[in-house]
Amino acid sequence: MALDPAPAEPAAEAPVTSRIVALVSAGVASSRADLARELGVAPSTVSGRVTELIDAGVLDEGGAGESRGGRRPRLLRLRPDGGHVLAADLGGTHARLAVMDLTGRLGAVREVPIEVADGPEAALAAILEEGADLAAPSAASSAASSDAAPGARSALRGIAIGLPGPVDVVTGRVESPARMPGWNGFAVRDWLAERAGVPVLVDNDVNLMALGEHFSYPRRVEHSVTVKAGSGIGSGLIASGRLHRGATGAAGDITHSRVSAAGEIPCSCGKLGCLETIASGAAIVRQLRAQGLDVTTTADVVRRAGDAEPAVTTLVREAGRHLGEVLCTVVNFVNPDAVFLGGALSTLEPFVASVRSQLYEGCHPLVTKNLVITRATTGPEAGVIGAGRLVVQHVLADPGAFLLRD
Amino acid sequence: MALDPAPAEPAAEAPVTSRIVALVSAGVASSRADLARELGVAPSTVSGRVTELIDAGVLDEGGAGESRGGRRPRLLRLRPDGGHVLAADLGGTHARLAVMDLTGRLGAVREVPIEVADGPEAALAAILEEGADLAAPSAASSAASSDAAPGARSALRGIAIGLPGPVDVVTGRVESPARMPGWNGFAVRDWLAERAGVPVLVDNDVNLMALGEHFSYPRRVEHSVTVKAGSGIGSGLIASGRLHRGATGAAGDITHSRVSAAGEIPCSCGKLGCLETIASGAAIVRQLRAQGLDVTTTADVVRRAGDAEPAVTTLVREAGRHLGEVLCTVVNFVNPDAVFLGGALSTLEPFVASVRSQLYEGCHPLVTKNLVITRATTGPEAGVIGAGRLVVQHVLADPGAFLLRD
DNA sequence: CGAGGTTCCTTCGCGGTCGAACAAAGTAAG
DNA sequence: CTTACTTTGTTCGACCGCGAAGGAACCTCG
Repeated sequence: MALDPAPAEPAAEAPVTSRIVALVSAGVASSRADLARELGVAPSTVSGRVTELIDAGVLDEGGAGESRGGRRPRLLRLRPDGGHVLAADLGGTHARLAVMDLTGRLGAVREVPIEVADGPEAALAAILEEGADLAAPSAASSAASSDAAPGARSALRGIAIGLPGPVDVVTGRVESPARMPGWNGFAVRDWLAERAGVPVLVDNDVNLMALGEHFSYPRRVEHSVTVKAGSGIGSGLIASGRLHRGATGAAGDITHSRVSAAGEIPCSCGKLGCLETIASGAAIVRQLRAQGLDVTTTADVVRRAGDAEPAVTTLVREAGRHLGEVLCTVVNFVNPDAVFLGGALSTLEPFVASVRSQLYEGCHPLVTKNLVITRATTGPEAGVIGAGRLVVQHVLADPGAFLLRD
Repeated sequence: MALDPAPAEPAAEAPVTSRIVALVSAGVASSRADLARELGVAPSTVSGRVTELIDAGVLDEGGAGESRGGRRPRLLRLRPDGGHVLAADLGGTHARLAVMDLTGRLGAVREVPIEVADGPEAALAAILEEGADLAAPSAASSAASSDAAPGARSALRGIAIGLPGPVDVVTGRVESPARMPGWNGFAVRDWLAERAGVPVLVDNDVNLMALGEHFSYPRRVEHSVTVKAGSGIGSGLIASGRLHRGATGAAGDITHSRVSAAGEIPCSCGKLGCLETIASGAAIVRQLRAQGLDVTTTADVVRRAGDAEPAVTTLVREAGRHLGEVLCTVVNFVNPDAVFLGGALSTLEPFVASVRSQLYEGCHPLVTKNLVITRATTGPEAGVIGAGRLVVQHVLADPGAFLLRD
């Protein structure tokens, strides 16, 4: 009887050491007492971990803070010379790159044209090169008032990369991706780790976005569904604060769900009537071209919908409706706290509105009662933010390893 | 930066002590070494807990087992004089009751006619009464060769009850159920606990069935979707071994998903085109009556489909197809290891076949590759088995309390 | 300018789990 | 029958988290 029902509140937590660093870097907590309160952990525990982190050179003790009626706290901060990580969100025809410092603040962001279809080596090499360039003028270029020594070139600590296809996170390989010719079975993580000499995390792009959104949202979220609607459509589920990858790592597939109003367009998966064939950015492009309009990319669609071209807007609305239809089933089944809408199409208000409308109409009231339906709060950077934070946490998880490379 | 992604393998575990008892009672493990292997826990830990449990009188050491090429194991077993629990699975017009001993073995089972519509007091009182009667001729009546002292009336240790509607498991109350007039807000748990004087667990019937199926399945299952297709249609999700209840406890709703071939029949939820209106047992009854056939309950449908009446079988097949259609979206999204089909309709092979066929056709190959689609392995007892095991585990969770009542 | 209260942080002992080493009890093979 | 190997179970030291107690630093009020 291996029965194991959810106990009252186990709340699978990350190691305390890592969470301490996270809170300090986020500025949420600045003293040991703060941390104890925030983490709901014994003061003694915090004390121990913090001394450890200071010894390891991760944290720093900077002066005393304001008294709150008693002894003044000894302020903690992340050592400013900590370095940075590189986060990459790879799309079909371009990659978004970002530098993030260990406090989780986003530095320079850059979008570079990269053809996934050119194969992994070309794409990954470009990412490494552009990434190095991006970090070159010191990571403090954007965060102006950072008290890092100006001009001091900070060290690369890790890389996270999101890919638009199924990823085996254990091996760090790509697995039979639909739109990534030449990538099948390629060991992305090892390839990068070998060249960069730092820890590398590889995951599906939507998973990273989902993590970023889930934990960036100001209110506490237990379960969330994140949809990325761009050229393709993907989604990610976070249940009980844990990313749900499914049995074969293929969870979150909504793009091949049958949708009632589907046409006869065959999908890449071999079926007819998939959501992807009428609601994706690519599908909208195709439909518009059939109408004689000159559009070639999803970006074109977004731009012209932004200009309120009727034909474009209509299709965008319809795409939202179709997505909403599928989401109804998913949301009814999962009953999440929040639905986050990301990707290029989600920057369009008509699109978001249609999805919302469909959900409110098609879901059970008990499900929509407290449901948050919102566009990705971190905007187009959702992907790199999720990726960056993930790898920052990974890097900081082991303070020992942190010091070794200094 | 409260980022908290699923680390390698944290797997929110129940307390070791409780899991030891669970494994021993299930017969999965019978020696300390077995337990250590099964739990993935240090031998020293097992050793400590086991001595504790033996001291507390929960476990017993009985003789030596067969050698596997080395020292012979000292067999462990649950003390046979432990008592029993009462498990109830309440349907719309009947309840299935069962007695289960603390080893998780099912004893006497009985189905009694109970009208949910008569309100909670009447139904629950009937369950208590019939339950007492069921346990009266000693719980060993069915498990013939049990070495419990014959005739020794064993003590009631707990009650678990599954209800066909939304349940707030924290308060033990029913919440705005669709088909349970008079039950809204009724404190089922407290009402029963007060009268029976033992711990009571209340949950949704499908949730209990899902737990039972998930952990009864011979192979290891991480994520599973369980569907109960009877007069109504419900489902439950178990992700990472934890029952997913959703934000408002309404997770698992697939009955109000829109299905493409839906007619104009209004659903109880106020919408048109819900799965429930064409694929539930009630819907099949309605359709058959419209054809002039004399059927009134889902049981009639099952019987006549079993007799291979063409008109009935056709509708059953179609119901399976519609359910399969909705399940495609769910299964694609969740990517479970297994789909368990329970409820009266799932006893019909044509029904199961249609669901299977739809899933294999409509789901992504990566998802169906290793997917198990099977009818509830525990048959019509799935509900009471899940309920029973849940409360057994609850009772055994605290060995101290166990002894106190002896 | 003490006295008492408040806030911050550390020290110390406790409990649970782990890992390694070891003792106990078998089997198998020469 | 002896030796080697396998499996089982316990003992011991270590780590990590908790909680209680207490010392340190600071505020406020008489």
